[in-house]
Amino acid sequence: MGITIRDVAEASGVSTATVSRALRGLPNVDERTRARVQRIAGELDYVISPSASRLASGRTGSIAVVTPYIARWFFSTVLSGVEGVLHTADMDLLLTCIGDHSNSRQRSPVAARLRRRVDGMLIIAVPPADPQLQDLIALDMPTSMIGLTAAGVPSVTIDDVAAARLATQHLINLGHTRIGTISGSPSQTPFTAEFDREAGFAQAMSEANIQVDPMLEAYGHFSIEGGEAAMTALLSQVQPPTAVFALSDEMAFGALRALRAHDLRPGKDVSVVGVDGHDMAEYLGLTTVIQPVVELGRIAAESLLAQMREGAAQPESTQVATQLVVRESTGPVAGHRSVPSKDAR
Amino acid sequence: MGITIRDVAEASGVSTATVSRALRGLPNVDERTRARVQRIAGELDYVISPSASRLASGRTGSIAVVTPYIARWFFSTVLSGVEGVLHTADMDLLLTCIGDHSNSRQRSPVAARLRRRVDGMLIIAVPPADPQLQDLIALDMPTSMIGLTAAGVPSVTIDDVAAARLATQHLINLGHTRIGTISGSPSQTPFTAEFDREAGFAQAMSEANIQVDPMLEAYGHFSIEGGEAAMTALLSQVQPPTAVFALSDEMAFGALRALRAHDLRPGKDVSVVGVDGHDMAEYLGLTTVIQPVVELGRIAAESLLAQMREGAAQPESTQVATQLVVRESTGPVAGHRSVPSKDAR
DNA sequence: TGGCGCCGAGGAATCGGTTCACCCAACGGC
DNA sequence: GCCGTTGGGTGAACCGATTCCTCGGCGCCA
Repeated sequence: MGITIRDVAEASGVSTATVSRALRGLPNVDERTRARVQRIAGELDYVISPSASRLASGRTGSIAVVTPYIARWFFSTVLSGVEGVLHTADMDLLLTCIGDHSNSRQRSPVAARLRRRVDGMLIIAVPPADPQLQDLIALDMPTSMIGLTAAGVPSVTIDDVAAARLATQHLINLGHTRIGTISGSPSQTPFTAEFDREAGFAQAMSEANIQVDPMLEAYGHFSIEGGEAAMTALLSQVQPPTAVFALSDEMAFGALRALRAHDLRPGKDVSVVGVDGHDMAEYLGLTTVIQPVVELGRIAAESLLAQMREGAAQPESTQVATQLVVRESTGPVAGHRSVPSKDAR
Repeated sequence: MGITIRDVAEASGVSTATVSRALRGLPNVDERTRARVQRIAGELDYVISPSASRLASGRTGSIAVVTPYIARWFFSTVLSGVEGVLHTADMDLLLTCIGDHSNSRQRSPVAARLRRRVDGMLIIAVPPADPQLQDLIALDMPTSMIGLTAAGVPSVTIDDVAAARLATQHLINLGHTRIGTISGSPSQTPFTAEFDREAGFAQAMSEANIQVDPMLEAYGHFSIEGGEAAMTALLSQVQPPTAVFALSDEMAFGALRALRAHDLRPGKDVSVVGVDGHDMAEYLGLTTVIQPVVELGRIAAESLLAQMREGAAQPESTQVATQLVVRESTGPVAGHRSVPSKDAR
């Protein structure tokens, strides 16, 4: 039904081989011939058949993006960065959501679906313990990971340890010593970020010689509701914290709501700091450590494309800088003269 | 390099034709033969080559999702619904972002990229005036639209007129008569929803015999900041509104912030109602008309798949019900006895 | 018993590019 | 004037399925 390369070849009086080379910009074609072929292909409204091209060349021209969530802020934002790069590079973007969070029906294993179907993979923040992750890595194709690291696989991340230290030190500089944390969950399969942020918190505390009170640790399951419940629990302590470090902005949002419910003023009665740089953080006046999320996706996509070009080159990983943004949700502990200079860096 | 259907055929002592039929569950294969072929294919770790299959069959097994934004709440949420269905149906999901909002570099026209590449399209809320939309429709392949209608193309939408009426009537029932609106922008290319929501507002007002004051119309460009600016402008009027209908939740969020900045209490001093059912609306206590966004995506995807199965069947469009959810951001106008029964429907 | 229909299966022609191996003519150097 | 090189180009063998057509054999009905 469609126009084929043979039609173009006949119409331009050359062989299909020449048409193929002419249209793809390969050398060994006279520029006049190339121009003619291009013109005729345009006139005929010829569109190359991707299937045929893929079959013959062995390249698919597509990249799979594997992610545990689509609608969550971090993931969709990374995805938009990825899409921009792949679109510009004329690569197809195959979106695949991994994970059991789906419908009752068991999802088909993602790795099997990807074989022979894409030239490379971008994996966004899949929990390292996810059994599917091993299968994906075992596919052994060009891969780049975002917010997740694995031996031998290039990745783009922020320094979560440093980010958490930044946030914690900010609270410490404000004079807080009874600092609570809202982390994910002790049981659930965690993201890499979770480990590192906890570690960063612990580091900052120990550097400041502040004892971490295990009573001040609560679990927010990385959701707003979870964060709210965790904060509520912390407030019910005999000696509640004067400041709270939430491992994610969304949990921090929940914490803020819990404060409002208890008629406590964020930044005055209790300080709250998050990590992420969520869209709504500015709106809610949340002090947080921001990361360039779109950029994360962009860099990872570029790195993947480079990797595919160079062949088996350097599995180079990138760490992107973060930045503390101070807003109204944090303030000096009652009776403390703050030392803002130490944050300004 | 890989295992081909021929290897499987030889190993099982049948022809490639039989292997093909056996593996795809087609009839005319003895069940014992089928079992043997399946077993051997498994042992050989055989994976069908999609390119070859597509070339031979003419079907690509993939669906393009075309959207103007990826990271925005509505779009990513629809997308997640779509993904679930397509994943279950074993279809590849090709994600394509349309639109000039991208990098400086001009994006390649989307329609051209899709030809011969997918079996169907899902188009999410592209502004009807977008020039690319015509090209997409001209591709004349199975298509289903979400939050957008076009002649002859099946679509899934909410009744935006009704939704806006619902929101407006709620304010009217609470006794408000000086009701402001925050809509998109008079100049920019609008979404379909924008027209309809404005119309719904006007209907509700005229039914209640309330004069619409053109001074109480402000533009929020469908963003939080825009909504905030719009609300600020409304508050600076000589006689400010006692209630405001925002055409989207995000603009309503901005409005709430403007109220806080002016030390006005939402639901007490000024009522604010939105439309959308944004994730954060509950968190912020925003009264709004919610729509089942994931469901929108799911239905559209199912409808597209059905359309592709049945061939050129009925271009059937669906309208999904919405629901008013009353929260703290709306309340009776000062000195009014509310009539809540009229909302309960 | 002859014939019809159906089931299971095989042969081979596609599908539409890509690319390897080769070829020819022109050109430049010695 | 001869030979080697190079730029432009051709022919045809793939790539790996799908599917149409054909065919033998078996059961069933008349």
